[in-house]
Amino acid sequence: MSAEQNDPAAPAAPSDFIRDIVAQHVAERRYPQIVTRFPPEPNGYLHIGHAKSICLNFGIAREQGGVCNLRFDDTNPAKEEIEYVESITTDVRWLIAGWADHCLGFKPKGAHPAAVTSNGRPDSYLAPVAPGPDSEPFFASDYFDTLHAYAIELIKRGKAYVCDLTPKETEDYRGAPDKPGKDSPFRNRSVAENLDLFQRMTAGEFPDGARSLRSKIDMASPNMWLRDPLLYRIRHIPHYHAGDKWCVYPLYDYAHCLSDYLEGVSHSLCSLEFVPHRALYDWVLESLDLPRPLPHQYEFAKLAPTYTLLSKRNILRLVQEKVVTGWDDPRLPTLSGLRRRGIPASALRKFVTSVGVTTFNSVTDIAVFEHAVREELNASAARRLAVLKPVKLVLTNIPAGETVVCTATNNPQDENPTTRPVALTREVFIESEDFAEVPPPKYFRLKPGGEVRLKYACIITCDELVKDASGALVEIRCTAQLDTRTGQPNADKKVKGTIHWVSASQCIDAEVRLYDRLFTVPEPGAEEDFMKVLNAKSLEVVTAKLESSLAGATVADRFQFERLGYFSLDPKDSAPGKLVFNRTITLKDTWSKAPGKA
RNA sequence: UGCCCGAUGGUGUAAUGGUAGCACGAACGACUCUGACUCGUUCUGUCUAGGUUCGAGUCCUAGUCGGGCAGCCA
Repeated sequence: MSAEQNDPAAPAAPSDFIRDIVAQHVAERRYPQIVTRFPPEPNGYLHIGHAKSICLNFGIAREQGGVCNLRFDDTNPAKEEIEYVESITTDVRWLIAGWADHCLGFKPKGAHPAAVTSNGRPDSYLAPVAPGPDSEPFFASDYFDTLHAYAIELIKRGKAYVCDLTPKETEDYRGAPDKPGKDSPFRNRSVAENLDLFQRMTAGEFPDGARSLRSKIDMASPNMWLRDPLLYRIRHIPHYHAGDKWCVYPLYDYAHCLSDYLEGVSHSLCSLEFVPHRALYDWVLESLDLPRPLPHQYEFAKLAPTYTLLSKRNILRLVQEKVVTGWDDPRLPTLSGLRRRGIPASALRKFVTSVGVTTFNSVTDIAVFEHAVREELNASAARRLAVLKPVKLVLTNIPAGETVVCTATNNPQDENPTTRPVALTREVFIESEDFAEVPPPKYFRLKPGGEVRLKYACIITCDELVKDASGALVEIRCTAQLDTRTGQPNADKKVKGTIHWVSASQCIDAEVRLYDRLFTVPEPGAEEDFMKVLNAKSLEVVTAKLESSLAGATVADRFQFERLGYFSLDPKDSAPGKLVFNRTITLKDTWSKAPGKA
């Protein structure tokens, strides 16, 4: 039992098949410590799918008093860039902040594991440390020396050989899923020759693709990944992190399991497409005869929310073709986009945890995500009055220049809600949607001759409409029933509708960006071309009228604009004196879906 | 025509041989100075066929359907 489970105030720890396995291993004391890892390749931005993996790995570390290493799986110098390690580190730290920071495994800056000992743990077996000025994330590329030494050990054991087949020939020799492959003609080279050739590969004697280091397993295996998969390839390009020391680079299947081992990882969690690789993961570790306990790989299904596209390739296309403004566009499911949009990390965590961990490829209704966001924000966001699409309303019985001070509640969900003053004046703005000259059935809002309450102020009666020459509405003239204000004799008078408003003379302007889903179909990825199902109205920009207290808003603030939704300042485009708000999400709206509504 | 994995309401997930439950969603209703929140009611499910068993969502067999595997990507 973890401390968390003993704390009645903590939410019940989720359980799933992986956590069950981990719990069993903890009970058996199979590992000295539970160590997981989150191993992105720094070749793109993190998205909500990664959030599931992050929360699973850090969640387990957290529940078991272990650690989760952030490790960059950077074994392919052609694709990786420093820019991505920075964004990924930022995103991870944001997502786990206040929840699992204490589990984040970094390593001492510059630390590398020592060269292999043939049957023992490396001398500097890496123990994670807390993030700080003298620490940094883990990098698979820091293990290149060690990995290279292990490769030599594999050659000595007769389990790896240098192959001269071209990439095309290698493919042909591999056979097909239903056809066995053929042994490479270079498969039976002597250990001495393999050692010599591998040394010369490493020294840069051969061009890219001329030779490779291959495992010697079984070219007839029904598992394609066991048909002598490559361990090393030649690439004469520098590495963003390892520099220009190398021209041979290890492949994922070889590097990953050993990186896990070197870091003392106990449970290596990945997605379902790696199931066929598991046998290879084990083969490498066992072929080296490394001391137990060895890390093991477990696979789970990726997250696939409706109305969103998750693959890096597809998101890249949206960025390149300028459908969105960048990787951090608030409409994108990237962590940087979601953060910019105002989604709280806690809501994201709640969502990715609530979908569970299974081996079934499921599709998750985006409504589950939206529900998690609303639930979080409903509890924490300060309420404010804002009018997105204003129409002028004149309260004819309030003299110009007079201010009626009203009291508004900041958050009715608080145990002891605080209040703030808001100014009611002769001229106010109301939402154009809140007035209908010809109302649909069951319309509770303002209509000619009707009554409605101005939230926190008073009930008003609609007396008269003023239109311009073209017939367009210019202003609505009403009478304020001032004795229906809070504290006044008729405060308890009931009307069916309550609408939001702001004083026309005491409000501020702001740009407000209204986001909607990017696609019009639930599974854009299943479409022949997702560009054809783009939602043309995924972004609408309006100049809104806000209550003046919003002038002091900061990027960290989360607001509910009453009856509209949750909003926060755009961290990128807002500046002092220039407010730009993003709509994080609308309020749930059962009215707009009402049948019979015009 | 090979191998591996999977299948529980519209969606996601739980039940570890013993009452199919929870959440999202939807519908209706109550409440309401947010058509929000909250509360109440309702809705829909074990892929098929055999077998084992007192008893099967769970175990076995076969089938159906879906996913994955032939990068010198991760």
